[in-house]
Amino acid sequence: MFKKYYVKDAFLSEEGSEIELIGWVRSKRRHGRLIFLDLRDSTGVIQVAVKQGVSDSKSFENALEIGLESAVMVRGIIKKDPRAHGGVELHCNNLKVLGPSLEDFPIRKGVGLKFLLDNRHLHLRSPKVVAIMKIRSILMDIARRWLRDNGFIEINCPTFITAAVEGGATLFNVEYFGRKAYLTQSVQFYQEAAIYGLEKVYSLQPSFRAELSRTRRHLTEFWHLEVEMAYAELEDIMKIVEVLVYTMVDGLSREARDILKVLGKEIKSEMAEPPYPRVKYSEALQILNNKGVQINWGEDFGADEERILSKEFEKPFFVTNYPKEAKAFYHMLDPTDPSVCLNADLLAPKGYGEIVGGGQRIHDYHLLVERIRENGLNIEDYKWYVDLRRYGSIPHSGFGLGIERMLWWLLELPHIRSACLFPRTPARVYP
RNA sequence: GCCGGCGUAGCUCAGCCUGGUAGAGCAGCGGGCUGUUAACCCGUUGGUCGGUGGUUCAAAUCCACCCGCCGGCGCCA
Repeated sequence: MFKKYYVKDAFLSEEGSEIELIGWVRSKRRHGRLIFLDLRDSTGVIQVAVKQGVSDSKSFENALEIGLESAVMVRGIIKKDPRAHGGVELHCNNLKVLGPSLEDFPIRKGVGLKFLLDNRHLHLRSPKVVAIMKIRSILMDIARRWLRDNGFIEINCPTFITAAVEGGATLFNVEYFGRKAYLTQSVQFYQEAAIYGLEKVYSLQPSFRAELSRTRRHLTEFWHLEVEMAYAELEDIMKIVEVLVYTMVDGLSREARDILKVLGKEIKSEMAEPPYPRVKYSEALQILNNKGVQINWGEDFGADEERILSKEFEKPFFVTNYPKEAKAFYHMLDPTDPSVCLNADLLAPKGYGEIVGGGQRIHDYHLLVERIRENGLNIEDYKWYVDLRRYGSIPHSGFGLGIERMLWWLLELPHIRSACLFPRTPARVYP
């Protein structure tokens, strides 16, 4: 069974030409001896008119009996008709049922959120979900292309690990042949090892967080684009983030224009055009204090603070130089002010919050050991990581970007799980 | 983990405050319709009211505990 025409081809066909489409019946409207079918495939939806007397009697009977989401093959004539959505419809001569729906299709207009998530395996047929997944694919492709074109090597790192990156208790425990293992929450440490062979690396793979975060911007499993670069200092990595994020947004604005229409969205490259505003933690604190927010130096910004801050900007913006107490042990300290890190978070505007986190890493052996101790962590847990600083250690920097966070922001999705085919949240591991 | 909301027909919800043993729309089923777009019109089926215990002559309704889901916080991408 070779599929010669897709729905999108049908819209481009000459009026009067005969074509054969294969797809699924999205909806059906009966008018006695006239039946309208909306035929869906991966490229779009077209109205099919099945008229008694025009199509053969067996085909009309088939159209009468099939349930929604049945797979059918329809042969007919392309007609322009302003009454059909898109201005084109297929006048059916012959309709064959390839795979009938055995029961009524559960997804209908008006069903609720929980029902859709419980039936995600069926819901993903909807044109909107399809559009988001196509955009997601393009977004990842653009990022990979840019990184490859700029000399970065894609590496794949393990998912099973033995020690936390952050030192927190946010990892999923896994039984590993009688030993304790965890699911990775970042491949950063492995990338830091890899730069000594490959210098510029990136990974695009899932990260796992065992936090019971019940918010519209958290997943327990998300796709993490991580980049690590030898010799790079904070300034260098911020430039990379700026160009990469802009490239991704600009690429979508051009490559996904038609698909975005399905969602009623438009992405303009100007919304992410560099340079991005840069705010030091202490400056951000000043802005917040001026707005009447009670927050002391040293405290991390909460979601409320981030939201207030992000309303000050139209474009993504960096917040840098956090107090070392608010960040993980591996962050390089600012030589001009050792109370703060050489770190940079990129926050999306309009309250969408953090989409990138990164900065310069400690490359000095003694300083790293000291920082691990200061954080009350066990040096044994970070043995091989510390070992990297023993042999030809050099300054290096990196960052992580949340793919779903970025889609959530760019598509203004109501919840980050809409950016996933099968989202994983604290309450959901099925389907 | 903390705070708030919700759980009633296959689906979406009303009823709960003010206790008297359950209702609408959609879907389904039967019939009609040659221009619909969530088609429409007529008829019709469908429920251990999340669970357990308590108060009461009587509980979907009041009380307690538990479970599930949704959102906010903390945490982060």
